[in-house]
Amino acid sequence: MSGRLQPGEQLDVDALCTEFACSRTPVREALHQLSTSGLVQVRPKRGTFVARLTVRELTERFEVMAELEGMCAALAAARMSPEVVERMHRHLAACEERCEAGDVDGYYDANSEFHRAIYAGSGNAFLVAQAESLQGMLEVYRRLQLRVGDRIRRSLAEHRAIAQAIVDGEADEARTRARDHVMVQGDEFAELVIRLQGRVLD
Amino acid sequence: MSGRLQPGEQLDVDALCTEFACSRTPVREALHQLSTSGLVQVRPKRGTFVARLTVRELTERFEVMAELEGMCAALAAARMSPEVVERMHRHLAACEERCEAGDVDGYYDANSEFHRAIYAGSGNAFLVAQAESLQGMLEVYRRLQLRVGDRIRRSLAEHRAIAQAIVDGEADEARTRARDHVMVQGDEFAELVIRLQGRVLD
DNA sequence: CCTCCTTCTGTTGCATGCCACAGCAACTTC
DNA sequence: GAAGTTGCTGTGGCATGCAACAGAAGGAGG
Repeated sequence: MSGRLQPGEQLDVDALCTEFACSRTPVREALHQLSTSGLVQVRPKRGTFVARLTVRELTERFEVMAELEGMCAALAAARMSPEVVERMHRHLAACEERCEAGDVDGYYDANSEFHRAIYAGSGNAFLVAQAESLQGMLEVYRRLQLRVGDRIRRSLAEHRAIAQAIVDGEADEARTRARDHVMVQGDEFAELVIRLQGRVLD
Repeated sequence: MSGRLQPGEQLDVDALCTEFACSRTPVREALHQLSTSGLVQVRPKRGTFVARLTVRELTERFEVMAELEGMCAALAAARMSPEVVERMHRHLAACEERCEAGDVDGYYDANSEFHRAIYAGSGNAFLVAQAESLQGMLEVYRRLQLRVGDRIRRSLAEHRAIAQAIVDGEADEARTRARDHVMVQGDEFAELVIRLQGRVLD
């Protein structure tokens, strides 16, 4: 999730045992859990690798993420509580500050917190868990995406619109804006990947 | 998932070791996986139990399930393929047949296949996996729900409407109908539970 | 230079034993 | 009879060894 390991990189079990000072059992278990959450991929009899998603897999996940975020935003608008609004506005302000400062990584962290505030606003603990799990899977890619052109500035504008819709209690509006906000990231990211590689992976 | 074990029942690790003729390690791992998929709950230092969801937890899951099914239906309508339509109609016919025969369990199985056809119709493999995983968690409850009043007959009518909207390529209509179809089950189920217990769990 | 076969190595899955810890119950004490 | 204490037991987490298996690499033969 921090990006320290490259997608596709193989994870050496013994090295991990040494690094975390434990035996193979807990490492094995951890890798298994990471594989169900999608952060690593196990290629049977070949080893465990940092997940490298194809453009298609990535797009599919962004499509679901967009829907979940849209749902969170809609529910947050409908069930809005003062605490949630305060938390959301606080992180939105942090986003604006980091954007002004041109601090991409800082922006992403603030952005993350803003999104999490909206998840929490849904009042649905299961939905929150699902959204955060998927978010963990996409974090590396969403972070990368911010470095393209003036994406940060547009991202911020979209955040303001989403927050406004939630505060206004406009559920449908909030849903649409949150959904589009994520889908744009997904689409633009796919384009970025294709341009970088000069070809479509899938 | 078959209902053989009662919700809340404790799972005896040693008994499972005997039943499946293996040692504690694979049993332990299996229970761990089941716990992440939500079918069992681990109460630390007290043991592993068949998941017993509170009304709130159940409602939350139905809320997400409704959204995912709505999304599947909308995508299926937009990306409709002849194979998907054929598969959907085939299972819809099976539903009608089982409904006529008054075969509740048979109806549920056909119903399940109908829903899975719609998941597949979304063309989004990740979404399909998510939907089927959540469906596995709710299956016991959805099955129970069919035994209430004339729920089967109304369920069938809703299926017809969903299928029609998909065939017509009406994405929004399909989404709304699929979503409502699931939410009704969730709401009615919650009511059922409350009536049965005479009180609200949470 | 290519192909097939053999060997080797790393991954996987599992068995088993150990230890720490928390829940539970029985027992003691007041 | 109530509250605190102590010991037991089951759970949970981990170390370690073993065996099966498949991929990979290297060598032999064409």
